[in-house]
Amino acid sequence: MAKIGIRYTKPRKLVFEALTHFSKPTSVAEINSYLKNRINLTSIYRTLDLLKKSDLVNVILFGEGKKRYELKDKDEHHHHLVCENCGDVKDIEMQETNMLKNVEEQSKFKVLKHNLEFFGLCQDCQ
Amino acid sequence: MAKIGIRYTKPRKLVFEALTHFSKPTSVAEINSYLKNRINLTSIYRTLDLLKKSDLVNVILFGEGKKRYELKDKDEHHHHLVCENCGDVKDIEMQETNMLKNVEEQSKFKVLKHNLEFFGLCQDCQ
DNA sequence: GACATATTGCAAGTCATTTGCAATAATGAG
DNA sequence: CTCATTATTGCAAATGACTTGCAATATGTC
Ligand SMILES: [Mn+2]
Ligand SMILES: [Mn+2]
Ligand SMILES: [Zn+2]
Ligand SMILES: [Zn+2]
Repeated sequence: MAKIGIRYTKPRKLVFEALTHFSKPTSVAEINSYLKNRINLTSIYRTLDLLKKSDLVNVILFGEGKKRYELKDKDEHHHHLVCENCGDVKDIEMQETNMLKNVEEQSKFKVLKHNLEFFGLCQDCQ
Repeated sequence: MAKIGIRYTKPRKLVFEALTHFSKPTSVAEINSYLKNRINLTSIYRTLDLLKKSDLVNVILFGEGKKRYELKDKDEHHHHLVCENCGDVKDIEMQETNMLKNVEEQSKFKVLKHNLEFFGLCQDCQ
């Protein structure tokens, strides 16, 4: 964390630990209850903003009316599949350069980013 | 509106009119200010919920922390491109059956729906 | 036109997130 | 190591999007 020029504090250690623990898109409320009031809710928000600005987390939206955060460690850019029955989340990687090229040609926009999330039923819940 | 078995009331007329007027994904606040307090905010929310249940509008999420609604009139299923500079929104249709099939094979999920929105710069803003 | 009840407006409530500010703690100069 | 500087925290209050309870009102029906 030193490398991004900020202080290595208890809240930052803890939020990082929580995100590592969950290792999937996690809400602020989940992080907070995992940390059992060891740090303030506001600090969780502020730390997540910082991690986002430092490009260490992805912000994921499943349309629940709240944000989810995921550590940007291992993989490359990817998307998710959410089981609407059990809530399980699975990472999914796909080849999307062709799609992006088509979109740019069709729209004349310069595409900078995109959100793509899938919803359905996992193998067990089908 | 009679065909969906509900009363044809002033708020419903007006929300429908507002959505027609904007003809792009529109927020509740936008609808409200367009209608200039001719109906209550709560009624806008309730009418939009009803239109959604009746499958007459799409709910669109651009990750701004609020929902946008779009009349489901003309086209088929489509996605959007949002200009991060001027806010312009363009509809985009694409062939996605292959992508969906790949996702299902790869994940073993049964895919029921998905969110896909693009962000970038429109032709003018590039 | 009158009735039954679907629908509305308003006030209050909820939930996620943000902000102001005084108290506290992480660094690093000495 | 000690202390000062100032980044960071906790707490309380504010905000914004939406939801809910309920009494007042309007719609479709007979
Ligand atoms: Mn992931
Ligand atoms: Mn559209
Ligand atoms: Zn499942
Ligand atoms: Zn533009």
